[in-house]
Amino acid sequence: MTSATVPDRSESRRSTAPGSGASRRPRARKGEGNRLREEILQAVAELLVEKGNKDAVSIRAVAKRVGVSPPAIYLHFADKDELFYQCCRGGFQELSRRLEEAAATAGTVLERLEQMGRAYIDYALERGPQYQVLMAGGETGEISPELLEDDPGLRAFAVLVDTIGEGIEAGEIRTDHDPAALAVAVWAAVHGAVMLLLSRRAAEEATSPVMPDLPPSDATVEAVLALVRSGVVGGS
Amino acid sequence: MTSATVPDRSESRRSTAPGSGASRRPRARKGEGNRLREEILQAVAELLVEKGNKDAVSIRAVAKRVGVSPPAIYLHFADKDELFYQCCRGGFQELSRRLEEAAATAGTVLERLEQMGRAYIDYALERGPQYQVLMAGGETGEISPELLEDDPGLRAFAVLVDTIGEGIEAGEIRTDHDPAALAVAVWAAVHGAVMLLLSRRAAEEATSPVMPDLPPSDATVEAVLALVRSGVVGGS
DNA sequence: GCTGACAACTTATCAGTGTTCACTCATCGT
DNA sequence: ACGATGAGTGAACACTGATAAGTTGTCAGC
Repeated sequence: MTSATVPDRSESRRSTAPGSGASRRPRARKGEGNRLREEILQAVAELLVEKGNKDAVSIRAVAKRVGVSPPAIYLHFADKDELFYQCCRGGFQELSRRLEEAAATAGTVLERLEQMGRAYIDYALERGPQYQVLMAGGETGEISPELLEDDPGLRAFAVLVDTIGEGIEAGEIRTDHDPAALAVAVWAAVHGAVMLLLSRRAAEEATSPVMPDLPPSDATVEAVLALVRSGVVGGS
Repeated sequence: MTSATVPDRSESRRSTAPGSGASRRPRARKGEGNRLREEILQAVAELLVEKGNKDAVSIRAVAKRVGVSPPAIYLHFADKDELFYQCCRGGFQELSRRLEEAAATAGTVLERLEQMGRAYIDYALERGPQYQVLMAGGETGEISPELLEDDPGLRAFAVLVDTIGEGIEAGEIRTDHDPAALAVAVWAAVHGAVMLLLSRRAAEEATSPVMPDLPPSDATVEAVLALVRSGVVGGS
């Protein structure tokens, strides 16, 4: 091959992917190798939303959308796990920001906690697939430690612990549990709600009546927040 | 491969799996085809525990362990999803049983709820990978509806809703939320705790310090149960 | 303008995956 | 003894993530 192909830039290099994918992307200039990196992350984010599942997004599909060959991706990311982690991590800095913002509002500690809970749930439901990738169990364990060192999720968790500690000092929150343990409990409740709601959404999109008799999302969210609110106060 | 190896029939009746796997399983008698089905499910359960992750267990590995060729599995299960679902579903009937048992003990509704919560968490942590497979988001949505109709998880959820309704009638539980919504909230809290603890365990097994400053599992479990206990009572 | 070095890729390929089709073989009722 | 049938096998397909080696465009220095 490459036999008689005159390097006619103007039109011989038409769509490498006729159907849907992008045509061949022009090569980056010498210092601008990192631009491809950003385009890859963008494509991953799009495909993740479209397919809804990390495993349904192949490296090849990403490469095709960007208009590049699959190995080019490995010039910027060590493997698929790191690629997806980086993609979702970027989005999660926004969540961390929103949580810190909610934690810094005026009002009682309980009110601030509720704001944080709402912000968390809203954001996680908004970016469902990304959220699931970042929280996806053991797979996160494969990421190199220095990447996780400044994980936005951990920063956000620290804010939660601090807020709860503040509430304990202010006498708004029960004192029979460690602030960190209470923070994990709160996180677990909110996280669990998000996971269940995302599961349900996925099931509905598959037109399969998996969870038949559940209340609507809003009622679930309100119930979880009410549970947390009363739960952190204690004094049954 | 493609090394043009002569198919040496002369001693071809050697063990197909020399290293670790089982050797070739003797063929079942004519009416006993279902015995293979049970052996497959057993092998899947074992491999799931060993590998810790559904995606790390291949059909070929299952077949090798059973001592059978990969296509034989498709005589008993439609695809990989159904195979794993059936495997985990079997284990989950035990959970459902334990929950119903806990719901039927003597004591106040709150005490019974706590027993149920403990039984749920214990069981989920005991069979971590199975639990995750069954709860694994959108993938469950691909299972045929009639399978899910008598999902043990749904039966268990109904028990939870009933118990909470009972508590509302007895005046032990807050009345400002729907019993089903409250049940989802309780479920979410416990489910979230399990997921976080399983994530942490997986991270530790990978010798990667993912979640550095978290309290130990016991404290987390107690905090979540306390949160739920106070949370369902309400009256902050 | 030329040239060599190097960044930015591509082509070809590997090993492994879920899954299917066509086929064999042992067992059973007759 | 024999044909039907249940219980499986072998080879192959269309994918996947990943790698090694080659190519090509671009830039600095002469």
